Amino acid sequence: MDKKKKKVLESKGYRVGSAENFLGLSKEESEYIELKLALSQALSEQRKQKKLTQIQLAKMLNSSQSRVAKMEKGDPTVSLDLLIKSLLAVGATKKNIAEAIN
Amino acid sequence: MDKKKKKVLESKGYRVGSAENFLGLSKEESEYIELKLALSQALSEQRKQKKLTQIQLAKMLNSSQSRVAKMEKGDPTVSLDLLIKSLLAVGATKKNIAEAIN
DNA sequence: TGACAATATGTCAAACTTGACATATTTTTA
DNA sequence: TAAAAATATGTCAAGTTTGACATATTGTCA
Repeated sequence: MDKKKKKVLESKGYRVGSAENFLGLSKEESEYIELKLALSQALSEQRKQKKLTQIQLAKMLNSSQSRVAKMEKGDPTVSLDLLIKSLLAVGATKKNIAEAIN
Repeated sequence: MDKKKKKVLESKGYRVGSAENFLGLSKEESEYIELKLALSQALSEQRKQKKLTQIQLAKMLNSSQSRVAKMEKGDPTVSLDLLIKSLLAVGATKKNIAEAIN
C-alpha cells in the first residue's frame, strides 16, 4: 500500500494490517475507518447544533472534555460503542445514525 | 422499571442503570440494545446466507466459535466494534449495516 | 434411538478502552 | 493585540473486551 498513507494512519495510532491492496487499506479497514469518522462527524454536528461546548457534552455523558475531543476526532482509542452511546445520549435517533453511516 | 424485565436483562449480563422510566429501559439504553441485537441478527443472517458454520466464520475473522456464538446472541461482552468489523469482513456493505440498524 | 455436527455458555489472561488529569494549541472576544 | 474560552494531545490506572479453551446443550439424520 501507499507508504505515506500508511504512515499517516499509523501516526494517528491506527494499526494497519498487512493484507491490504496496493491502493490503500483493505476494503474492510477503510470501510471501518470511514464509518467511524462518519459517526465522529455526526457527533460533532449534533453537539454544535445543540450549542454545547465539549465540556457541557462531557458532563451529559459522564465523560471528560478530552474524551469528547477524541470522539470528535475519530481517535483510535475511541470505540464505536462509545460513539453510538454518545450519539443516542445527545438525542440522535437510530435513523440519524443509519443516515450518518451511509 | 419492570422488575422482571430488568432481571432478565441483568441475568444476561447487562448492567441496567437507574435513571430509566417506569415502562422499561431509558430510551438510550433500549435503543442501544436494539441496535446491537439488530446487528447480531444481521451477522447471523449473513453467515447463513453464505452457508458458513460458526467455526468457518470464526476462522475468517481470526476469532473463535464461541465468540461468534456470542456475537450472534448479542452477548453483553460483545462490542459494536466487533460486530461491525465482522459484518464488514463477511461482505456486508455500509448500506447493509445502515439498513440493519433502522 | 444414538452418534455426530453445530451452537451455546462459563472462565480467564492478555489486549484494548475508559475517564481523568495535565498541558498544549487554537479560536473567540473585548 | 492579549486574555479567556474552547478544543486538542499525551499519559495512566481501572475497567472492559478479546480469543481461546473446556464443556454443555441443541439439532440432524441414518
